[in-house]
Amino acid sequence: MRRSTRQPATAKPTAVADKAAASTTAKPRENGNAVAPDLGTATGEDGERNYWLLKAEPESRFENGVDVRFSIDDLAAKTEPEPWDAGIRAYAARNNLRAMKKGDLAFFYHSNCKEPGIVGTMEIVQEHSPDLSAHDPDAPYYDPKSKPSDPKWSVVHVKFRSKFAAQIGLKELRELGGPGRPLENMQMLKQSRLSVSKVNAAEWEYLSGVAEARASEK
DNA sequence: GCCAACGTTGGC
DNA sequence: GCCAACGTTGGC
Repeated sequence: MRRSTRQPATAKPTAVADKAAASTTAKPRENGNAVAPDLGTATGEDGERNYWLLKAEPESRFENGVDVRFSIDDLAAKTEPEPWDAGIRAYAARNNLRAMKKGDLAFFYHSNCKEPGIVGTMEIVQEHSPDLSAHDPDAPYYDPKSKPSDPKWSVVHVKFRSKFAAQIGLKELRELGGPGRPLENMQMLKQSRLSVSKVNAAEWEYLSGVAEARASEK
């Protein structure tokens, strides 16, 4: 996935709002997500919380003349809710974005880099709104097919929550994803090209435990 | 920089 | 609406 910091943090949902939003958000929440562990702050009105995994590239790469590099440290330095993501241009990823609720938590994954892996966590602080950067010819992920009257793409706003003492690398994730293992059904391992994927509550808790254990080893 | 996997597009 | 061709992702 790609992201850009170019979209102003002040971007707001407009009255136009995503037309498909109603249908995507109307779908039932994941049944697999039982009671959320007490790991965050606000939860949605229904008391449930969903979990996600979002990819960004921590190393420089130019898209339409713009460096799309964005790491967990870049997010940690932000003082305002950060729009994520000006670069999601695949429907499966977008639909996951649109299903996110305020208070949901997400892993931050470093992709397309020397040491890919999960490096920390963030919280969804504002639900989806149209990705207006898609209409900007100078934006890294300009999409001439998206019309301002009917925006195709979406962003959510996130805030930094934590950076792991040591990342959980892709190699380890794959080992944990073997038959009968804790991450056997993890979406990011099954659909490795998806830049926004679902994480179920058991996977979230398991990986949070791995991250904690890693911190105490240090 | 190679290329496998897989999502998207467009001809029919 | 099938599916071959094409484009992109992202690990290596």
